[in-house]
Amino acid sequence: MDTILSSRNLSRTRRPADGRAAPKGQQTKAAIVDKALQMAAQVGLEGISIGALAEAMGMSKSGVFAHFGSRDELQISVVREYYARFERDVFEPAMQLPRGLPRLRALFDQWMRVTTTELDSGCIFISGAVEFDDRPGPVRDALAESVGAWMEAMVRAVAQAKVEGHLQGDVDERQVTFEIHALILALHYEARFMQRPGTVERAQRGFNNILARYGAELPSPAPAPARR
Amino acid sequence: MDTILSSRNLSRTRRPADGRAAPKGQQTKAAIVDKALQMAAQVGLEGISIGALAEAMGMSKSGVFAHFGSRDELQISVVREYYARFERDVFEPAMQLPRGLPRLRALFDQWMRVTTTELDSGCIFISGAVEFDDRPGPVRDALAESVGAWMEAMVRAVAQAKVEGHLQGDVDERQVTFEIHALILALHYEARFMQRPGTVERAQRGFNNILARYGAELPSPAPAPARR
DNA sequence: TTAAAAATAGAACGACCGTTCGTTTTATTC
DNA sequence: GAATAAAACGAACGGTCGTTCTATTTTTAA
Repeated sequence: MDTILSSRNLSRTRRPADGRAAPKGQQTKAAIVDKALQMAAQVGLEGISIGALAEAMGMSKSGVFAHFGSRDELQISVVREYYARFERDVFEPAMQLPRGLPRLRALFDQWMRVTTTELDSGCIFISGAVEFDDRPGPVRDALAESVGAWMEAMVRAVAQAKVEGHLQGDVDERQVTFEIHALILALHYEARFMQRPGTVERAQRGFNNILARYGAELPSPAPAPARR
Repeated sequence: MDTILSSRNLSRTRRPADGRAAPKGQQTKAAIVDKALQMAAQVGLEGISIGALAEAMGMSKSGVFAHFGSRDELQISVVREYYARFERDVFEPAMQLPRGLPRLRALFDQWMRVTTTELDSGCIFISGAVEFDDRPGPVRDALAESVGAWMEAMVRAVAQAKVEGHLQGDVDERQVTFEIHALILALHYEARFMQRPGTVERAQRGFNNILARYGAELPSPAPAPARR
């Protein structure tokens, strides 16, 4: 279980371990968010219910509730936690690699991995977008902010690949990001809903096709006029 | 109002107008499904509630309920109706055009139009996939069946474009369909959730890029399938 | 016009929802 | 260990959900 949704390092949320241990309240709060994230990955953000969450935690509804003050705040906590793990499991590892294509490819691979971890776990950036696309409010705002930040990171990675000479100099990095995002969404749709096997390979081929189209000229049979 | 979700020709569902008019029950049932479809387009299939639907119809909950016998059956009716309109508004018009690229492009354009009609109306094939990807049952089955049928139609259209010599002879039509579907999903995501303007053009350019990659290399005076 | 059939209304059900509140149990601090 | 603060409980609230039942109205067919 090394998915983005796996447990581990729960005791964060505040107090990064100065002298003493984290207060009890923040520990259990982190544990609640962790469990809520697991649930949300299966039934969506809107599918989370405080009652079910309390039962799963072995505590009372009001006990869970008190940590957040409202359901909105609980959902927002889940979104932020998901983003933090996304950053940790997708973004940061890729930053260890050299700029340009190696890093971009790693970002895509990790993103795919997070989106389809074998059986469980849907991506709440995807399910949340559908659940909240017609429902304004603080949860939607938190979601859009997280997604936006991640998309900007992708745009930067594509722009760097251009600077490194791995992509054609005149490509629109937002267009490339759009097409990469599209592949992730299709992967999520076909693997998770349609349950079609071999979808990861489909997405991988799609990524290669984007490179074949936008990449600086390669030894391959140039299908498109990669001029330069 | 010429969206796929517009009203019109309600009085279908049975009895295609032989001698006498459709029985009252089937008329109102069709009207209920129509209203439910409108609701589902905004709040999703799972967002439909019989109470709210009854109020919108100006009738009692039990009166609405009696037409379906269960909420599942109501949702299934909505899915089938959506598919019927999809067929009528996307598929059939495109069939009037010549096989190959013209037809394929029309399918894509109509599909885009249906997915993003200005303000309202999300695609329930997309929202439904997220809502039911982890929830087995008859509604999911109906949804998967409809989506599957539509996807097969797209695969056939791509295969025809190959036969017509508009696409390279060795392309995998399912791969091309996957990538086209991906663009639609990204369009839905960015236009509807992120509310980004100019997304239709993004998807259109993505489509052109697919053609640039998979299209048959054309004789010098290219009829320009992908001109920007 | 009348009798049978279909459609709708209305009230009630058990279940679950998020939330509030007063109490009691735990942690923390001196 | 006592005083204080934080955390968790348990019951209850008003609400909505899908569904069931019986009664009433409306449509249909003879």
